[in-house]
Amino acid sequence: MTSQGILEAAEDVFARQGLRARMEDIAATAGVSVGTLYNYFADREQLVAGLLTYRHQQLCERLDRSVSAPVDAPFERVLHVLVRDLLEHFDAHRAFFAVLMQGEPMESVRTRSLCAIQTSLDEVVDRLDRVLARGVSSGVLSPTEAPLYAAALFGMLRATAVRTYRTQPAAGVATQSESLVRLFLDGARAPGGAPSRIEPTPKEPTP
Amino acid sequence: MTSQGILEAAEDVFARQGLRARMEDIAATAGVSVGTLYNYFADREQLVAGLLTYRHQQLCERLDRSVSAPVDAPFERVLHVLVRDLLEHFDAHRAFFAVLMQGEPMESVRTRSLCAIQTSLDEVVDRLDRVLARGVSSGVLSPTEAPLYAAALFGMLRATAVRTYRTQPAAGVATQSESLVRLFLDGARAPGGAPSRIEPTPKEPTP
Amino acid sequence: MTSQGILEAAEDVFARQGLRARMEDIAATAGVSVGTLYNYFADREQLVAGLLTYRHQQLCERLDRSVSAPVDAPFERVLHVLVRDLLEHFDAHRAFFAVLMQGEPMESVRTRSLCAIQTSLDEVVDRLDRVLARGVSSGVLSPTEAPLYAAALFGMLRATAVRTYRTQPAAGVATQSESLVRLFLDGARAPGGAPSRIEPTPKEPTP
Amino acid sequence: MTSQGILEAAEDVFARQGLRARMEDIAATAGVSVGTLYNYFADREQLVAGLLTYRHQQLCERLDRSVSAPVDAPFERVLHVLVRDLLEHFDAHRAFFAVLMQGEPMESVRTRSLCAIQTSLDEVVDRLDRVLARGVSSGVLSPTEAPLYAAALFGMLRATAVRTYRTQPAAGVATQSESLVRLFLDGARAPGGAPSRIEPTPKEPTP
DNA sequence: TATGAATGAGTTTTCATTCAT
DNA sequence: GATGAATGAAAACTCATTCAT
Repeated sequence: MTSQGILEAAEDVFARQGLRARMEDIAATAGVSVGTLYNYFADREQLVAGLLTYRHQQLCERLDRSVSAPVDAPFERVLHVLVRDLLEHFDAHRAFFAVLMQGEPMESVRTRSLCAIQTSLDEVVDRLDRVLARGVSSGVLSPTEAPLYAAALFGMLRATAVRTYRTQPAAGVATQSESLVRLFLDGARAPGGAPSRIEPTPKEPTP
Repeated sequence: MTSQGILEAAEDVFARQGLRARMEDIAATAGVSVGTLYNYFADREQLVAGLLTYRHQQLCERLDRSVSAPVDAPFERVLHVLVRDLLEHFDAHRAFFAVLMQGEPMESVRTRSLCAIQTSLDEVVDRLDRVLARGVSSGVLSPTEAPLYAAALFGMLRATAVRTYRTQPAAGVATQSESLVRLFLDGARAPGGAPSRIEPTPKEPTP
Repeated sequence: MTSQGILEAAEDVFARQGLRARMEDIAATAGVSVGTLYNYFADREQLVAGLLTYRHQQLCERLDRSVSAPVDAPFERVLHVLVRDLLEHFDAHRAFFAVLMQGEPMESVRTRSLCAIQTSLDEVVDRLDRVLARGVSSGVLSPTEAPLYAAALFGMLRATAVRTYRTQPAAGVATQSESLVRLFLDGARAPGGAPSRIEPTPKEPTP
Repeated sequence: MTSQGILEAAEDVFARQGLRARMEDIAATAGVSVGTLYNYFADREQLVAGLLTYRHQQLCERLDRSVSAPVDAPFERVLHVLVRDLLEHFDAHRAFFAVLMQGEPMESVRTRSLCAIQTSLDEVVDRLDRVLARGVSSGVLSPTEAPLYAAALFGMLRATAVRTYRTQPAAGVATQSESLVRLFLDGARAPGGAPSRIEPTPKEPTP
């Protein structure tokens, strides 16, 4: 469908030129005329919003599939799959992902459509949150810092993905997935979960 | 100095309207005329770059002071201070920070000045990296995933700061600092460092 | 015939949106596709011209029928019928009539087709003129201001119709017809025609 | 002031090209750049509205001055002056007046500003109405058709002015003023006012 | 014959930048 | 230095018209 072709082209151009890319460039990339752009999207605002929604739905559908499939799968397995889904999505849309992930301010009228970005991010973090809550209730994760888990894990994934994108464009997603989950889990894991702990938190003398 | 007043105004406007904000709006917020803007900055490009440099220097100076002050301080203490510095800086410039942190694409001609953002982020991550390297060489941190540490920790801080900014605007920085360092350390800490580990990494059967 | 359906739709849309209405809106109102519009009218210009011609012919045929029917009818009766014809036509096409009556400028290239409007108006005024000339030659009307009569009467009818359209949408046409003819006749009537005059025109001392 | 210069230019261009004239043409005629147009008027809509308001105020101020000046002047004199004011205003803005007078439909969003036209016309007719009411209360005008007077007189003036504009561009306003007032007055004049009447209205047998 | 998606020239609108005061 | 009206190149957007189906 042309509408989808336009969105793919838009992502490509936005990724290369930023969200200010000219409508004409998007049209050219999509292989259509400017007029056609406006047949599908009322204005630039709608086009951006359309792209965000499109990508966001793809990701959420994928995450939901991964999470719900084996309902009784062990928490760690689900987490691994989820993280790989995220990293692979980031990887597939590396360049545009930078924009999607940016968390631009939304107060402004002209960037009103960018609220969609926050909503999108929030929904993804919420999905993480739901899975991590399972981990807490199943006793695998310590309940102590539970509210931080989702955002922190998401931040780790995102930052690592961005950095990798710039430093070693060809890095494998699977490897990273392993490392990041380990990094996260071994910190969040409950004392009695599996590994035993001695000195839980270093006392930092705040002045 | 007017120059600084302009930069502060620019941050304010950018935070509210995004980097596309009009020069006139910046001038109005700074309480000067557009002409004055151009007396201090050759063009919009220079103004943006000036702001980034300004904020970036403030942060780096602070980080450097924290890191270098007690040269022989124990690694964990230095890390704690560094993390608090970062969170406090994020907090002070919450809104604009979103833009600074965004990692917009830089290939574009018109966003050439935005390269400064990446450079800025990279320098901060590099400082984290240097401190964390100390942790590795002093035996506190496991060398296994060492290359990931800086980016992952930075990602955790950033994501948590953004989320907190939106969900609980009045949250204390100190508390978070504590939690995040613990979350990071207990995962990254070397097996023999302090807590002992049993099952290092779950084998995930990739299909 | 579709052609006529299109013209009726066009009148409707022009009446609501002005002559700048989009072809697509006309097509939608007519219940056909834009393509079909172009099967019947070479371009927008022809469509507008077609509508004007259509309505104008209807009016002129009606006027001619009224005027010529009883060739030897007394002048006043003919005038009454004529006026009622006009008011009823105005009434039937109230909204579009505003556009038809507007007398838009015609010098412009893009409004070339609007010349048709003036031509149309002129033809109607000419018909009035011919009937009023009969009144003059038959001695019922004073020859003094004869050249003004047609335009002035037409102006009275038009203005009153428009105003009534806005102020009392349900007003009866017949009543108005009576009143306007009386207002016109008693002023234009020759001194010896019927009512006698004393002070013909007040001397106004121009500075 | 530039703002006024723009309005004068706009009137000129609108008169020649219609309300769809390109902003660039208006700018060129005003001797400024397009940008300057937008410094004074937010968009085309505002420019049109601004011009209408501007001209309308000029006319109303003039009419008010004429009407109120000699408070106890005889009705007929006041009427004469008023009519001459109107015809002279029409004459001064002959071409654009066609647009001002047109009474375009106002339902449409895009012509929303044109409501101003109707308001403008209404205010002028209202002023006529107030003066004519004086004529009725002073016994000079017959009360019978009083509600029609203002609109009818205005219609006469307008139609005659337009027609004269096209047929004899150089016609004198003063002469017409005389004729039209006589045409109107001798019809509207009260039976006892001055001239006596015999046959008031011919009975027209409606079918 | 009807359709309606695609077209792109034509306009409107924006806004960084200049410069006379 | 500061000012802010003027500028005009660049971009956004519109819509009459075409033409393959």
